[in-house]
Amino acid sequence: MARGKIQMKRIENPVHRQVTFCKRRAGLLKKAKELSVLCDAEIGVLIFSSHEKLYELATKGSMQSLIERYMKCNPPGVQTEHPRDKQVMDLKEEISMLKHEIDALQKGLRFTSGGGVGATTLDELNDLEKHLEVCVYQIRSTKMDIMFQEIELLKNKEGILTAANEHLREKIEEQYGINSSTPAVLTDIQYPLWTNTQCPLTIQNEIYQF
Amino acid sequence: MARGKIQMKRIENPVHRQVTFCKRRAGLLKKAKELSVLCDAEIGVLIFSSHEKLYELATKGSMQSLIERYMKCNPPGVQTEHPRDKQVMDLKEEISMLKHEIDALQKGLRFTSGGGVGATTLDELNDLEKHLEVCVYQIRSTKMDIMFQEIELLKNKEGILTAANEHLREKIEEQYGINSSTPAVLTDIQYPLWTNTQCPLTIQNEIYQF
DNA sequence: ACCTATTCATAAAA
DNA sequence: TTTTTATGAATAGGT
Repeated sequence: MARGKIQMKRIENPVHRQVTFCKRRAGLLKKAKELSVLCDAEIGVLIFSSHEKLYELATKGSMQSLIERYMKCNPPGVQTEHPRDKQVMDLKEEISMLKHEIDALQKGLRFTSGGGVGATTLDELNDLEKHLEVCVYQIRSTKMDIMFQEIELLKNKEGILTAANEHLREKIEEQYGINSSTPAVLTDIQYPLWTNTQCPLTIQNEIYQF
Repeated sequence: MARGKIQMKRIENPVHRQVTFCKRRAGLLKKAKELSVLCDAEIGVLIFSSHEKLYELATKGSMQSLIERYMKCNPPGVQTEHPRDKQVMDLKEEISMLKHEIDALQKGLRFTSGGGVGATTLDELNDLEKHLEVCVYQIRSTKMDIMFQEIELLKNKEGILTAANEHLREKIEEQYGINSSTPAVLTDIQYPLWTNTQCPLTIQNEIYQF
């Protein structure tokens, strides 16, 4: 807001981000206090920094009491009539199974895309980056293969249709020849045929833009 | 704050108070959203007006999950006596998150481990490509964070070494001054010192290329 | 809800 | 972090 406005997206420079976080956090908490005092409102603010650090503010009473009050106001939805204990047990069992499944999957993924959580050193990150770039390359290659196959298919179809058209055209001309009446008019008609240098190549050019 | 500042105490005129409440509440929530976006923080705001009406904001995830996270960070110990409803809600939410995680993992596995064998349609490949590019982007961001930290460390070391070198050089000059013999030769020696505008800045420039 | 004169918040730099 | 300074934002009081 000062000395040039900034884009509303994550600040990439970590130093700038940290400085901005400090300042704006202070500003936000100040504003919250002011609103509470001026308008006699009860306000709670929870802030988890990107480094998982917690900052909080509760005007009037504690954060605990505020949260309790929030829970009361919030209609938690219709899920009332049940032997609760059994329901809870079922849910916990489901969670256990899901966690097990995640473990299995993570073993397979350990080396591919850990979302950056697993790797912490520069070398590990570099390896990961290279691997992913290779994957992207392979994907693009596969995409190109698929599109080439489609093009070949289309070319074949085109050939067949061209031949069919040619055949039909000859038939028509033959008809007019037999009737011995002004055949020249029809032979000048432009049939909607592609030559081999038109549409398919246009598609190919688009592919090469990757 | 405009047209005369106001006292930081409850606004007695109820009309003024209501107007101010609306305006400042909007301002506060906007600021919270901005801080969350700019600094990648998870933020929750709870506002109870003086008439018990609830206004809330949760950037990223739900207020429920935020409160849960808060409970974990806050070790006030006894938080066991939940109304079952909340417990069930929590479990369901956890299940939802786990399922989501499994989805993500399965996608990652299909896309990366099979060398492109798993995905067969163009759309799948495009999705995969985008996903991997996001991963690479995140990795580069993390790399930058790490390198910035290293640079700060090196800068500190540099400062210390520069000071030490300076000190030693002066000592040497002093020595030659006392011995009153051809001191000029030694003072012309080039010591291997970096100035603040050399090596470190070169590294920084490379980082900014991401 | 919309207008401005002011005060406030804050981005960049130190 | 904190301070400083130049600017963009928020908003108090009116309409």
